[in-house]
Amino acid sequence: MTTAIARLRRAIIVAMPSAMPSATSSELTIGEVARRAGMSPSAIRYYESVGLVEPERRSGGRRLYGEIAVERLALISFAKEMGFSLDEVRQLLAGFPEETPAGARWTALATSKLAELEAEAQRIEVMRGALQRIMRCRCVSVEQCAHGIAKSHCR
Amino acid sequence: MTTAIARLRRAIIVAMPSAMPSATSSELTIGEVARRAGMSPSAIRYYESVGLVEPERRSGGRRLYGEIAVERLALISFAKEMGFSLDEVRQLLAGFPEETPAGARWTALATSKLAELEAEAQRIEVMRGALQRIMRCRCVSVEQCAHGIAKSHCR
DNA sequence: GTAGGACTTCGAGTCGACTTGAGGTCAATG
DNA sequence: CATTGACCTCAAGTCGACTCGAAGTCCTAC
Repeated sequence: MTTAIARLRRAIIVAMPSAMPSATSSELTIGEVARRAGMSPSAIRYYESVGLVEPERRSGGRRLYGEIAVERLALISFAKEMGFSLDEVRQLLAGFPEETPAGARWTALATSKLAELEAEAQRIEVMRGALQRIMRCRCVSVEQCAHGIAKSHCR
Repeated sequence: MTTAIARLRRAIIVAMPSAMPSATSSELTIGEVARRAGMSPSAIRYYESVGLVEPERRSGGRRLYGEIAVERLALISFAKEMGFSLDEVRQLLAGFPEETPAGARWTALATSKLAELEAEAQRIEVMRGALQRIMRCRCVSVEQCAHGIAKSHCR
């Protein structure tokens, strides 16, 4: 994940005492960040309210973000695509000892998520089977069918 | 679905002018019906409020049900197990011309439900793949990982 | 200096399928 | 006749992830 050079660059940025507030490359408004991350400003404010992101600083009440916020939001939507809840994303971000590598965090969360998906997939298979069976129902009325279901699950 | 004899028996019951209110086999309280159908009384009241079931009659305010209600409730939970919403169950029960046979009703609803399940199953496969890939992440920090994801979806 | 647009906060609304709670009623039993 | 337990109605709460609306603030451009 990320080249050695990118990692180095990142380490430098992280190491910066987050100083030089106005000079730090680009400062983005919430609207701009939202556009880049492909979500709405209100969603970002919501994520902030549940402790997932924070603006770097504020100016006249307005939130101002750096690139890091955009990346974190990308992480959040990526995690959501994989089926993680915001609670689980918070786990990922802040639920481990500081030094825990990302891979270990992902593994911990993904393992139980994979189990959930497996269960869900099985449930889908069961539903599929039941749907295909019920389509061959020969009852003349739903009441009759209900009777059959009550007695023997309609076969 | 249901033997010819059962069908006949059913036809006779259905044909009964729903008279003889107290003599009609068993009259069940909501608690009794709930127990038999494996759901809570409040759920049954809720189903009534959305037009899915009705008591045969009332006595001193109390709802009294017949066997048919138990069967209808069994139908409802069966449909729910197959992934149908209460709205779809209502479709099944009342969204077709009276004479539409049960099989045709099920087929109409199940067809689109199967498509939904197919889509859901595919989504699960995608998620599974992504989860397995992210578990092999080598980033030392989540910030680094976020950077990778933002740039290239972390590989 | 004023219009417009993007931002701010806060509370409430949304969806589905119920559950929970308050306050009251009914029937059977001791 | 009092208690108990099951029932009644109606409104509100639950869960998650937001969105929406109102009322107000801030910056930029003309």
